[in-house]
Amino acid sequence: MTKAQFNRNDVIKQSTQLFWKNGYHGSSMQQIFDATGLKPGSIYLAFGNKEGLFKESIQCYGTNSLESIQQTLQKSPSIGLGVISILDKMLLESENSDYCSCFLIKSQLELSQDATQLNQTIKEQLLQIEKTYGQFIAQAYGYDKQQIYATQLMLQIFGIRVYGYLEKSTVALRQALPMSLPWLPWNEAKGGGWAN
Amino acid sequence: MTKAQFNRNDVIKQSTQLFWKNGYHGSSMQQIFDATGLKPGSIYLAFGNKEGLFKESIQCYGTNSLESIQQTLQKSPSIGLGVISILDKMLLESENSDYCSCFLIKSQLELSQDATQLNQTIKEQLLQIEKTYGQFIAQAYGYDKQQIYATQLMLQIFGIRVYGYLEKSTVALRQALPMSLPWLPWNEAKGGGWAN
DNA sequence: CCTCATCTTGAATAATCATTCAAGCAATAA
DNA sequence: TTATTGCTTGAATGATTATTCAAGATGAGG
Repeated sequence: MTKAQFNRNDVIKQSTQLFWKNGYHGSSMQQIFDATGLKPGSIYLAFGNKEGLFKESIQCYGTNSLESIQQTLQKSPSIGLGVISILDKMLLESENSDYCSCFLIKSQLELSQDATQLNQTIKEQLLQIEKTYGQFIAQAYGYDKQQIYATQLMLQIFGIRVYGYLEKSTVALRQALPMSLPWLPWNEAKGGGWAN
Repeated sequence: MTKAQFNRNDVIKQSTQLFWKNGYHGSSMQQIFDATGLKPGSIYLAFGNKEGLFKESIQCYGTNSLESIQQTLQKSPSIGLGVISILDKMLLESENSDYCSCFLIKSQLELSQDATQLNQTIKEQLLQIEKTYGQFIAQAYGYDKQQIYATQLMLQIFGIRVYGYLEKSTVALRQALPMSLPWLPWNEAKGGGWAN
C-alpha cells in the first residue's frame, strides 16, 4: 500500500482558486495540473474527472462559507450586528481590484443550463446558507420573520456580489443597505460608514 | 458587388440566445454555425471572431433592455408603478423552467477575469441601465434620491436575477421587495400579490 | 455580355481539450 | 526478502476548439 503523496485539501484549495477565478469552462485541466503540480493520472485517480474535482471544490467552498457565517454570528454581540459585519466584509471585498464575487453565485449562473448535476450541488449550498441565516434570524427576530428576513438578506447579498463588479464606490451601497434592511441595528454598528 | 445573403440582426439574435443560455466559454463556434446555418467564413467575415460576435450580442441585448425599460416607464401611470411592473415581470420570468437570468449579469460574472475587453463592454451596458433608472427616479422622486434609490433598485434586480435560480416560490420575494424598496407605490399596484 | 468586387463554401489548420493507460515506483504486509 | 497493493508518471488518445483560406458562386455596374 502506498499513501497519496499530495494533500487532498491543498489540491482542492488550489483548484477552487482557479475555478472561482476563471469559471468551470474557463479553467482547463492543464491549468489544474500546473497549479497543483500533479500529473493527469493522479488527479483522475483521486477525483474521477473535471466535474468531480469541481464538485468537491464547490462543496469545500460552501462548507467554509457556512462555518464562517456561523462563527461570525455566534461571536457577535448580537445577530443583527453579526449580519451587518458580514455585509461590511462583503463590501470591503468588492473594493478589491481582483474581486471575484462569490464562487457559488458565479458557478450557479454559469452552469444552470448545463447537462451536469453540478448545478444541483451548487443550489444546495446556496440554500443551506439561506437556511442558516434563517435559523439565526428566527432566534433573534422571531419565527414569523424568518422567511421574509432571510429572503431579503439573500437578495441583498446576491445584489452586492454582482454590484461589486461595477467598480463603483461602495458609498451608495452603504446608504442603500440600511434602507433595504431596516430591521438590522445599523445605529449600533460603529465605523462602517452606514447611513441611518 | 454582392450583398450578404443573411440578415445580420437575425444572426445576432440567434447568437445571443446561445451565448445567453450557455455562456461565452460554454458556446462553441460550431454551435453558432449550426444555429445560424452559416459557414465559418461568413461569420468570420462579418464579425471578425468569436469575441466580436459576442460583443455585438451583448450590445444588442443591452440596447433592447434599455429600450424596454424606457418604454415601460413612459407608458406607466407613474414611474413608481412602472418600476413595480418591471420587477413583477422579472419574477414571472424567474418562474419559468428554462430561466436564464439576465445575459448581462451572467456575462459579467463569467468574463470579469478574462483578458478580453468584453467585460468593459458589459459593464457599460449595466451602468447605462442604472443611469436610465436614475434619470426616471430623479424625475419622480427628486434629484436627491436619484443615486440611493437607483442603487437600491439595481441591488434588488441583481438579487432577483440570482435568486431566481434557486427555484423557490416567488411568494417570499413578493413579500421581501416591498420592504426593501419602501418608496415604491406597492399599495397602488393591483394583482401582483405584493405584500404591503 | 463581361468585369470585378464581395460573399459563400467547406475542407484544412494547428492548438487545445479532457481523458486514458501501460509502465514504473514506493511502501506496506507477510 | 518478496509479493502485493496503490500511487505516480508522462506520453498518447481522439475529440473538439477557434480560425483560415483558396476556390467557387453571385450579382451589380459598365
